[in-house]
Order: sequence, then C-alpha cells, then structure tokens
Amino acid sequence: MPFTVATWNINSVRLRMPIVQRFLEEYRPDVLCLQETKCPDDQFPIAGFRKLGYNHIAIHGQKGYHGVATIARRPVEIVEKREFCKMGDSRHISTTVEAGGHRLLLHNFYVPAGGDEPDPEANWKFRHKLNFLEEMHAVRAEYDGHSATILVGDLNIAPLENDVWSHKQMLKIVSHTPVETEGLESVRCNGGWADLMRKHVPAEQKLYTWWSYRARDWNISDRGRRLDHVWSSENLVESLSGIEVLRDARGWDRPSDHVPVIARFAFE
DNA sequence: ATGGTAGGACGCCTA
Repeated sequence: MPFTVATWNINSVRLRMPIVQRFLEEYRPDVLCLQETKCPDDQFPIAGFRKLGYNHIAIHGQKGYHGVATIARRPVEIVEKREFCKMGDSRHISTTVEAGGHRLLLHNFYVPAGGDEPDPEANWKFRHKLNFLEEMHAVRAEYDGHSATILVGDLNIAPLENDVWSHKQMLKIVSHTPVETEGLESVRCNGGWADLMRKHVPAEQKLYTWWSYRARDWNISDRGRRLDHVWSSENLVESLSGIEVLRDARGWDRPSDHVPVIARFAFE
C-alpha cells in the first residue's frame, strides 16, 4: 500500500491557493503539511481544499504570522497543538493517521527563523530559536509493531555541508551556524529520528528546498538551502520508497520561497 | 560591505 506525505512552507496559504491547487492536482499526496499559513483559523480556505478531495484539515493558525496546517484525503485526528517557549506562537500541530496498517503520529513544525545576528545575547530571536530546539528534544520518534512517528516541516536549519550552496561562506549565517546545525542534529539523533531525505539523497550531493526571494535569478545563482525536512522513526526507513524535492515549484507563478518535499512509503 | 524581494496589515515587522 502506497502512502505519501508532503511538507511545504507556503508563505500565506490564502495567497498561494492557485499553486497549492496545482500541486495537489498533479501530485495527490495523501497528506500535505503546510507551514507559514499566515491565516487565522476562521479564515482558512477550507472550501478550496474540500473541492480537491482534501476533506480532513487540522489547523493551528494565528493572525499575520506563522501557522501550520495538516491537510489530508483520509481522516486525521488532532493530538496536540504544542506551545514552545511560552510564546503563544502557532508553530506545531500533531495528528494521527492510518496508513498501511500503521497508526502514524505526524508532527508538523515551523521552527523560528532566528533573525539575522547569530548571537543569542544580542538577538532575542536567535536565543528563541536555540531555546525552541532545546524544547524539541522532548519530541521523540516513538514506535512499536503497529505504530510509527513522522516529523516534517520548515526547521529553518540546513544541518549538513551540502545542505547549503557554500558551507564555508554560510558558517556565520543564521540557519547554518555550528550551534544550530549541532543543535538540530542533537534533537534528531537523541530523539531517535532518521533523516529520510538523506536516506534517499547521499550527503555528498547538494540538496536544497529553499531559495531566497532576493536573488536576481534564484535558478542561475542557485544559492539554496535545505531548510525543510522529513524525519521518521527507524521502523519506517525500510518502507521509504522515495523522496521528491519539487525544485520546479520555485519557478511557478507567484511562488513560495520554499518548495514541496514529498516522501513516499510502500507498506506491505 | 551591502542590498536585494515578499507577505500581512497599513507604517513596520518578519522572513
């Protein structure tokens, strides 16, 4: 039985509905996890998703900033909308969904970007990002014979050398500083998570999911970063059948600066 | 060394 889950930082779900529709019609993932929806829950474009066959929607939004949503063609149950750092930000929602005889727990995350200055003393946003990572250690890859856990989202950190266009030039740039990359790897390894994108694409190969809006030509300069991630508990690794990073979506009409990442599973 | 673009909400913050 195939099962697909996609993650996409959409940078305003209302503004992006045309390309979200294109994506869902062309790729038909079972579940789509969105981040940066920038939309209060009572204004979420539920009807647009229903028309496309996505009748099950779990939202944790707020006005203006942040916001996550998990959208599915099969029932999802909300488990938790967790608050981090006592900030009141909408940056997480977890749900359960059935797939291939497994009960999947699915965490959808939007980790703080952290501002420009990578100094926790001088920049409270960077301090908040590091504190958020500390709290993320509590989210672990639980599993047993008939359940598993998946964590997706915009984690706003590119942990490996080939997750950025220039490791050397990025070492003091927020998203690739050692304190962040080591912090994220600590969350992942201590939590028992497998990095599914890097199970499929070797660490020696460049892999990006985000390209700045500020480049003259994002495609030619290609100064990307892998900020979006798909992790799972170890018992799902053998069921992973593929990872697709939709680089083309960066060139769609009125694009997000992030592209969708799709993980495909083949359950027996 | 700097500035470049985009979104939400309406002058300015965030990414």
